[in-house]
Amino acid sequence: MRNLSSRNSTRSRSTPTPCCGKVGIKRGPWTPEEDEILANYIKKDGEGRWRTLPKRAGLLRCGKSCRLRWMNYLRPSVKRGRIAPDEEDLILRLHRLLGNRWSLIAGRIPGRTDNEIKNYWNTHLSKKLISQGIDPRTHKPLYPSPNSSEIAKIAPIQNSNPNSFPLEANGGVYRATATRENENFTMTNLDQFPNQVIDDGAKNWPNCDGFNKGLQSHHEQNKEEDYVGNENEDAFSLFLDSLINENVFVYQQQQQQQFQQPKIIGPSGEPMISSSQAIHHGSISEAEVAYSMVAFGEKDGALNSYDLA
DNA sequence: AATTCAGCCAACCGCGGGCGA
DNA sequence: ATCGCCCGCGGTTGGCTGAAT
Repeated sequence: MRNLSSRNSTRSRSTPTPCCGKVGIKRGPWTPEEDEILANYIKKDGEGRWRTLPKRAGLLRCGKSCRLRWMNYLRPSVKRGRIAPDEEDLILRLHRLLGNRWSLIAGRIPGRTDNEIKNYWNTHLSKKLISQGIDPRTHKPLYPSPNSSEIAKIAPIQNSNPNSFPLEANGGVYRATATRENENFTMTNLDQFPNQVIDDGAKNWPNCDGFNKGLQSHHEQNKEEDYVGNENEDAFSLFLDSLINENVFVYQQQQQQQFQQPKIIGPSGEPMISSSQAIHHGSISEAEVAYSMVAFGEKDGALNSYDLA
């Protein structure tokens, strides 16, 4: 890995920004000396309070720049070197599930940063998929056969789980039909999210922030070595692992006992289950759970009342 | 040897959410 | 309820490097 810190060029942008445009704030590649100062300071005082860190550490950098340098380069846990084939496979699977949620994807690949994965995707994987005739955004064929697009408008998406309910074709747009009756809301009423395609890449999903934040929480907590996961985080972690491994069966087995004996009763007396349990039951597919989590900011393991009919 | 070009990737940027005052 | 600060995210930029011409 070449050391870009040794670059002696500097960037110049015409429009200063609030944090990095101040006079006297250094920009561009980091020097080994700056790296040492930053690393030593964080070793001593820990991460966080990025805004004031440069002043405290004696660096002529903005807080953002310090954070980025630490997160992407200086952190001891950052793994350098080429992306291994198994890591590449993992990135592909996670991207198929999560879309351009680089921080989420990075959270599942030890030692890799979101920036590194993003760069690797843009420079390698997207091109690789395109060369294979696959749309890197949707993971679907770039040039489907003439008939297939018409069929797709009519036929529901085929879920991996044969018991899963079909997604509705509504004007060519597939919509999940999971219900959350305990919140007087059904996902079929998606007027607030028009023209959303279920598996059209998470990038285009509406109201993604809840999803981001919920999963971000998982991501952040996983960084802590002494983190003791709660049930929701464990369930979501297992859920993702099962998708990653394309072995939902293992995950389902782990959930089976809990599902067979629902212990939580909702406000209307209905049994409440987690999204993953709904997957197991067959009343909802993985894609639908992902959509549900996006639409409601739900982490898997949160208890909901899915339509078990 | 000089130049051009494409690949790579660290760093920058704008934006939005969380949170406390 | 509102505002401002801080942080983290995804998208983008642009300079270095090495291969090709």
